[in-house]
Amino acid sequence: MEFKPKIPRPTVKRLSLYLRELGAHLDAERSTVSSKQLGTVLGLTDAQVRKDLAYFGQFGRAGVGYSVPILHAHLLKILGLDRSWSAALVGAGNIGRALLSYPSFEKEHFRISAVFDHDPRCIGEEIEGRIVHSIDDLEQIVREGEIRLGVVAVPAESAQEVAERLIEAGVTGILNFAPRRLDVGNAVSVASVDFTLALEQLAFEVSLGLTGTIDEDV
Amino acid sequence: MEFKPKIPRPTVKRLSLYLRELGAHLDAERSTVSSKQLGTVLGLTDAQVRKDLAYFGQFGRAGVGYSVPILHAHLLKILGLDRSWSAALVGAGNIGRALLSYPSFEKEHFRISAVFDHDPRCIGEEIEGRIVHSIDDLEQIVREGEIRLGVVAVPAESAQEVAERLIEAGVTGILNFAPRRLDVGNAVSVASVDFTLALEQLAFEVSLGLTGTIDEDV
DNA sequence: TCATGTGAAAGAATTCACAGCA
DNA sequence: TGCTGTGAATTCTTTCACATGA
Repeated sequence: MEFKPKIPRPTVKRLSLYLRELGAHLDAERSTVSSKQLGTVLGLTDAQVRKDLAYFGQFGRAGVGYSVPILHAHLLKILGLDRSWSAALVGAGNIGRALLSYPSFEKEHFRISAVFDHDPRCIGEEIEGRIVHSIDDLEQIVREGEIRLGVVAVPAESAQEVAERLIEAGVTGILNFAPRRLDVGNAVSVASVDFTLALEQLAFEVSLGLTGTIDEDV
Repeated sequence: MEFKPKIPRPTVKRLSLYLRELGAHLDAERSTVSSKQLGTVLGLTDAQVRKDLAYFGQFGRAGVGYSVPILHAHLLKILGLDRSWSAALVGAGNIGRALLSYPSFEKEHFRISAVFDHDPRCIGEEIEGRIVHSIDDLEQIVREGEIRLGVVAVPAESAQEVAERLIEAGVTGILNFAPRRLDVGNAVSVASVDFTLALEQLAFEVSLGLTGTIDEDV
């Protein structure tokens, strides 16, 4: 059994940032990087970087820093990205289509392996190499494909129902683009992407005339 | 001069949620709502809701709750949504197009009033009623239109440069869809929407087998 | 000297719990 | 009784500062 020192939510979010930055260092063939360097480019303190990484082990060498390839590999492992994830996309509207052609998906170990929509006009259509299936076939295809992630890109009104069907079919993680909270059991994780929320944060800050960077609330 | 009791970042994010929920109550013509009710539907405690609202004044009535229309109007004001915001969209790719047809934008007091792209193939094209301008005209159009918000929907490589040009043209708030940090002066606010970050959070949670809801950290 | 890892301290945010009002 | 507003207590995060190692 593994030791699980419960990781702070903010730390997990930063791990993705570290991974991304490490990727750039890897491409540039730099061999080591310090917490100071990582912190500077990401807008964090060096102590923060060290503390975050230390939750998962001792990856660094005093006086030297962290080995870029080693830390990169560790982060991939920690984030569960040392495998490929299949996802089912529900909703072939504009957001769905944008996701299908979003370049970093494939690169980042995610693959949308099935697309569903409710509108007969787009069922059967081919988008970016995938056929759009009827939502009636959701349960069967998700279950047979053993798909574990679902992407909800439907209007707010149908989001909860779609989430329930995905979960029923075996999905344990949902990426939600609908502007509402999904009520799911506690065996399922939800990450939400909400444009309007982000815009409103911006409106608040700008009208206050205050400053700073807001981070998208995953 | 107004008293500014510096609002916690998480509180501001929840204000948008309250506003959205209040909107639903308004449509349903309910006259009052309690912190308990708001909390339940949004997955928060009642104390949290009260504390958040109390930063801005005393809107409720003991024993009764909050007046839906009054609280709704206050939240609009607080978030700076009692006016209409013009935004300049840079990048007419898939994400840009999805935004242009995203229904809640107009509804939520935001208007994309100019679209720019760098690719000659789509300059001059009309999308959802807006002509795509050459990015060469960015400064002039943004400045003349007195546009205060910018939406960066270009690849990561060009995001920083686009941000700088928007700021130079007078923008003070940027909604960033590129997967990288934008380095801006402290007179400018940035809110980021990062799909891959959200997906990675999900991968982490699902592979840990743990549970819970992640909020898109704006 | 440079940089990690980590206890201790400080700072934020949340939750508790209750006085007070309708 | 039902519900707000708010100090106090608690819990969660970040920052500090330093011992240790290369």
